[in-house]
Amino acid sequence: MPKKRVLPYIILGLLKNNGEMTGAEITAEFENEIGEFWQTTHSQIYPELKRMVADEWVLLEPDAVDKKKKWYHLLPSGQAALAQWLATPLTTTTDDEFPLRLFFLQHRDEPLLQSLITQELTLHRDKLEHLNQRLTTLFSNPQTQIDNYGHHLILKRAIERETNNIHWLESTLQELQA
Amino acid sequence: MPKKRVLPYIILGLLKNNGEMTGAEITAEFENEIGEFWQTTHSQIYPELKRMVADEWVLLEPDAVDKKKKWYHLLPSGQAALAQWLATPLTTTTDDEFPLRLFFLQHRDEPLLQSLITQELTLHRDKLEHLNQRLTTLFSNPQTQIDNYGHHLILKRAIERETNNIHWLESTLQELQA
DNA sequence: AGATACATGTAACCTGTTACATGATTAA
DNA sequence: TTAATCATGTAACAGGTTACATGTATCT
Repeated sequence: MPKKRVLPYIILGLLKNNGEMTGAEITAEFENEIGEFWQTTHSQIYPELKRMVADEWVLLEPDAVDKKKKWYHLLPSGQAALAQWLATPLTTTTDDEFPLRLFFLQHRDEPLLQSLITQELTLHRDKLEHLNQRLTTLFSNPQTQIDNYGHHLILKRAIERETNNIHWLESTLQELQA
Repeated sequence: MPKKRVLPYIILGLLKNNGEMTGAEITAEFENEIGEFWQTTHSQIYPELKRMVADEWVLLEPDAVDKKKKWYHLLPSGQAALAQWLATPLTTTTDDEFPLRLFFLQHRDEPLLQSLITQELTLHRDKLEHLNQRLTTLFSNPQTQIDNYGHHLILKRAIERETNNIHWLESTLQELQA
């Protein structure tokens, strides 16, 4: 699966939330909040910021007193890019984008919130169905379960995980609509 | 996090389970069983097999009739390498190795099975504790929950996921010891 | 003034993906 | 006997990690 670039959007999201930030501040975020579901280092962030300046997604403004600091501000086209990313439909191959996107939806009344969860719900329902199908395909014969004990375990685990996931998404969605 | 190389061990595991295989057969496995939790293509597999031949982990034997087919057999040092990999302690940074290793433990009475699950259990208990700590650190103030709705959601989700995971691991372990 | 830490930047490397390419076998 | 497919192999590329490097500010 071709890993989609999300780093620029994370940076955009951070800038939106915080107004203005330096590269070091952005880097620090990946050791705190965001670090839970996405990792990177300054070696990626600085070149990325450079690109984003070139694309006019962000504005660079040197610090007035500290010559080594550089402040980055969100520009309108950057804001637009972020909005577009958040509105892009989720696909199975972008599993780990879900928590990231949620992270940048700060308020309960964000219109995208409900649609995001609905999309994720569909994906996981499909996955669960697929897993159940594999279970019957591979392990309807009880002897196979014994001869491939580990494999059977993982499959059962995956099914339970998806079930739990779906349950949570459903109740969250319900709570959201209340 | 530096991604650990696991492809050679997957290949070793496949060869152990199936006796002898061609590169194409190995490739095919990544579209079926193994594809559920690990992806790759022939472009990685063929060079890897070459390396493994050089390391004397596997033996190459051309097909007697079909000149384009090449059969690979497990050699003792390959078997040893596989055993060593399976015995290596799990770490937090090797999350997705757990299902892979389970996959190659074919029988309920594999001595490594119980220790593997115990290790995974410890890791997830630690993670759950960490997540709970973050929850209190970040969201003890109710207003923060409202101002960072998405973030709060993910964190709650992660906690539920880990709780479910731990529960499954515990009951599996119990079933195993019965 | 010298040492340490801060903020930024770049280079080398490693892994995995996509695309390209070739000889052997099978099908039309 | 040409076309399509199979089995293997390599090259080009993209992403991210580690390591290296430089100027600035702070601390003692």
